[in-house]
Amino acid sequence: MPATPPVSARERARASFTADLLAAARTRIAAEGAAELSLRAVARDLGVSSSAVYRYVDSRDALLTLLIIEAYDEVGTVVETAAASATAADPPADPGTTWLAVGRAFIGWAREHRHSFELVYGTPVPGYAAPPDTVVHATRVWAVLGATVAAAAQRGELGPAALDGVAHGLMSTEMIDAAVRLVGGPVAGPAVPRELVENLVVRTVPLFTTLLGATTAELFGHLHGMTDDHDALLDAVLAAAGASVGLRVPLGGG
Amino acid sequence: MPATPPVSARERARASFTADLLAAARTRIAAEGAAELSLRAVARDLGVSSSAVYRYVDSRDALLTLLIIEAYDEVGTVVETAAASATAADPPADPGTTWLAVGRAFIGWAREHRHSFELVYGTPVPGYAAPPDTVVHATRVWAVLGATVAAAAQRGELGPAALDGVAHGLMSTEMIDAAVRLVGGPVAGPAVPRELVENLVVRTVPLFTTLLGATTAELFGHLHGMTDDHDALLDAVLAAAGASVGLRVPLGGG
DNA sequence: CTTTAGCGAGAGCAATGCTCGCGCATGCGC
DNA sequence: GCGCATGCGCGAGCATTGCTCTCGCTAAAG
Repeated sequence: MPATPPVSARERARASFTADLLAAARTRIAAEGAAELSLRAVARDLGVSSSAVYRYVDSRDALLTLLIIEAYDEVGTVVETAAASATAADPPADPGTTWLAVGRAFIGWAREHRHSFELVYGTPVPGYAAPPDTVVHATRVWAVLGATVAAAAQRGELGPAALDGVAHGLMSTEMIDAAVRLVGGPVAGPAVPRELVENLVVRTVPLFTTLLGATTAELFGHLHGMTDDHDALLDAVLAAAGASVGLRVPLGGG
Repeated sequence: MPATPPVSARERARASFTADLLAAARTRIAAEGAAELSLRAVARDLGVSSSAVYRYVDSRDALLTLLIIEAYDEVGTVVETAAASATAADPPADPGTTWLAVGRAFIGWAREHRHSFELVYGTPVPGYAAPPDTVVHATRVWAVLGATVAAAAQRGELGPAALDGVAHGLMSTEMIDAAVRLVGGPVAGPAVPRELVENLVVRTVPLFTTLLGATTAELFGHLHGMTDDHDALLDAVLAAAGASVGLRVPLGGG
């Protein structure tokens, strides 16, 4: 049930081939990493000449960009699902537990899709700056983290944080606007004070950088030889970060 | 005053050329990034043929490894200096302030030497795992962080942390041994209980992952458009991390 | 039915990492 | 002081990459 009738046969063929192309590239990246991705190689995998690929994608970097967007959406879905099933549990998880679940899910995704993680959160590929089309997809993880902090605030469970003193006037107005839109949701409930929203936004930053830093350290070997139980160590890092922004993260005894 | 007499002229020439080679590679990396480093290009810069370079270095990756070690030592020196001048100030900085200074120095180094940061903390280059020769140099940053936490403990200024409950039995014995050696120092003072040392080691982990995550986020554009004052936001992240492991970080009115 | 637009293939260009064989010169052992 | 061996630099060459261009063919559009 396509929105527009089966369009032309050509367009269908084109879409189909593009999908195959992306799939092949994804496979090669999973096997060898983004830096090794060779357009000629995926062309060979597909049984077409290398020049034919250029009918469907502008350049190697453009192909990478497509895959970056895919990866952002993938991890976005993973953390959204983790957060959703935490809050949908019976009894619903408190925000601290949700944060822990989200963090574990993020790290788990990165472990399973190392090269996708590298693609989006690792060293940017040589020449290009992240195209603007990617930022929308990148925000999904941020949104989940922000929602968790906001939920804690709403339940009155948010403790004080070391950053409270400097949070005011820190974020750009655009950022706060975006956050207000998220918190307010589609319905216009009682207005949430901007200062509170800003404070919540600032609190999500350490959560994000912790996710990024912990996962990078884990995957890139900076924790090598330090422990036999990486999961437990990462849990400790997550717990510390959660506590630092006022979440109560239950560790150990469960 | 060489330790061994001027050795042979050949050896001196070899050492000299190797130094030139590294310098040229360093320059090119600073200009274009590690991924773009071309052996042929540095050969051209040096006015020799590309094949001549292979007399001095096994491969492109081996050259990268040499530069990785240099970069580790560079950042190690930077953070050591920052910590030293903080504690040497009058009055000496408390551990929380030292941590802030160390964090700022780390981020500052990364900003000034973006490509060096990418080299050591970014996505590992394609095929190879970090050669064991690099780990010794990598520990210097860890040592500074650990010493800061240890100093706070010694002064009785270390607050409780969310990870206290799970810290025991977390780290490998080798890791704790290494830390004991560091804390004990060259002289054999009163024995520090291993459990305390382990707790201190676990506390340095969030500090390191915060450094890594905050710097990665900053340099790789994940904080884009969120604030106009990146320094202040990063300070907030550092403060949160410090507080989460029991350091008192004075921010704002400081 | 004719024209036009899309598409695939192959050759080709400028690079890359790395190997190999050739000569030259330097320095060590005799 | 001399001769051989070793170190060294060079150029050619191979396989690979991203990307461009031209040539036909085929299928859609008018």
